[in-house]
Amino acid sequence: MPSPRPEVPSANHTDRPGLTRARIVATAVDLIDTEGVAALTMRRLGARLDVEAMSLYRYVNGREDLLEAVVDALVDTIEIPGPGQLQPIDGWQAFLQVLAHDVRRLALEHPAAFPLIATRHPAAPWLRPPLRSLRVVEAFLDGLRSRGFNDSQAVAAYRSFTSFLLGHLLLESAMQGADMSPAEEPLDEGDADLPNQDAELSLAEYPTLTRLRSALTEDHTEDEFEQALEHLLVRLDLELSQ
Amino acid sequence: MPSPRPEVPSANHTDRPGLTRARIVATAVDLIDTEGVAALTMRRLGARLDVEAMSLYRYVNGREDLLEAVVDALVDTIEIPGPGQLQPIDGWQAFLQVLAHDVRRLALEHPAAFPLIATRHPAAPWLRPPLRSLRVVEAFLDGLRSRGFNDSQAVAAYRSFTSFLLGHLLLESAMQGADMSPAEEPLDEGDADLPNQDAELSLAEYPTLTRLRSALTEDHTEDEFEQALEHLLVRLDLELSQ
DNA sequence: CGGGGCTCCCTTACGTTGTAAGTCGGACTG
DNA sequence: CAGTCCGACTTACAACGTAAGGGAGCCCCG
Repeated sequence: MPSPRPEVPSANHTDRPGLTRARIVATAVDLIDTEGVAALTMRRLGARLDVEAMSLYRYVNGREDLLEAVVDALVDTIEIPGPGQLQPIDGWQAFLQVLAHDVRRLALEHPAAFPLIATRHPAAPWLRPPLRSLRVVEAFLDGLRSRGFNDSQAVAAYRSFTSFLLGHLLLESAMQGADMSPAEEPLDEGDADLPNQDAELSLAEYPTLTRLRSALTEDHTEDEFEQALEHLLVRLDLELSQ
Repeated sequence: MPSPRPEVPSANHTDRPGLTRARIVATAVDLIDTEGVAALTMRRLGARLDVEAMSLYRYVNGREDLLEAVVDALVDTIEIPGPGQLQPIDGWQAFLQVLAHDVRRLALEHPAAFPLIATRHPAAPWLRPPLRSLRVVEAFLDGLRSRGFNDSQAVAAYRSFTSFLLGHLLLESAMQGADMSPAEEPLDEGDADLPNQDAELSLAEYPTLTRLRSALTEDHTEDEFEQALEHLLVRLDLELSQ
């Protein structure tokens, strides 16, 4: 039987750093961040690592597994507020505030990858994006439990919190990488004889929309996030005290 | 120059219904609903329509355009509450309640397609999923305006409402089609000598998780939706009156 | 010291995908 | 009846994911 994977291949005989699952995943994240998910191809990823596509299969169980690993790696960067970040006085509100902002950081640092985190089916049905790792959920529940929540309150908070994060951050990350993803060239006008319905023209039939267009374009995502988070905390507080 | 597309090809000389953009899109929706987005292939879609894949390109500008059309078609099924569905007495709260439930219907009727609605970049940056059509947004804003909202209140409500819907419905639709999507065969155990980390085993290090596992598995999505919606309405009411 | 076995990567190959380009029969228009 | 054009088919190609096997270097054990 094979030994359980040496885990330390010592020094590689060549100059290249040597492939690792971690290195592959990290490069994949980079590729997604810079060129979008569609550009994440086994061959292209191999090229970035100076390696043939097939070599990746020694460390990764196919493309699906790679995407899963990418999601897991990103979710694992979420830091659960420990005693270091929080004053002992601070309660669960501060705990959730800090956590929410760290997940937001994740979403804004990787806007192209966040849809992946949001939509890939987690391993267990009760793992809800974007808090979809055993470690994070355990720490979340423990964090609330140790700050006064009972079991069912903690579970309910997990559900509300994930819904909140998902809705806000998915929209925010979509705005972030709005034009990055298609990566299309300017598309030089083409034939001008067919009047392709431009955004401007089709707006004509929607007076309210035209009037509020500039208001709709304004970006208040940060304020909205803070406000909605604040309201969620208030709401949880209400449910706590009844 | 070509006439601007007859739009009515009259009777087709063959027995087949004849291709139409609408028919293509409808079949694509069906295919996604039954076999998942990954199964939506130009060739497979063509096969369902008894047509070669390339024939679709007369009506559809490639796969991306098809997906866009699918999303648009689904979003267009959203009904904005009109005078028919609402008593004249009912205010904006009833308006939003009815609308929210109709979007929820859409999500639950097409769980496999909802991630598409949620994550594809809308045409305009201020169109937010899942309310991402000019018609729907116009009606939304008008609906609130005619029920007492001023411009900026209506816009703010649009943002809160979309975030709320997106977070809740994406999670709910993911639960809905949890095992439908992969569509994998039972995967007959394979070699038993390597102990692949089962969900059970890896849970060992997470005591809180194991304890709350059954609570986490329970499905309260409907109650949560209603409650969160109720709270959103309360929150909007607060912002209205200040 | 030498050979067997390993780890790690490469090579080749196959089926499937999206789609560019050209073909061609029938039906309508003049 | 000739011309035009619509609407599907045919062919073709590059890029994709991945199955299968090969071979170079290193290590361990005799």
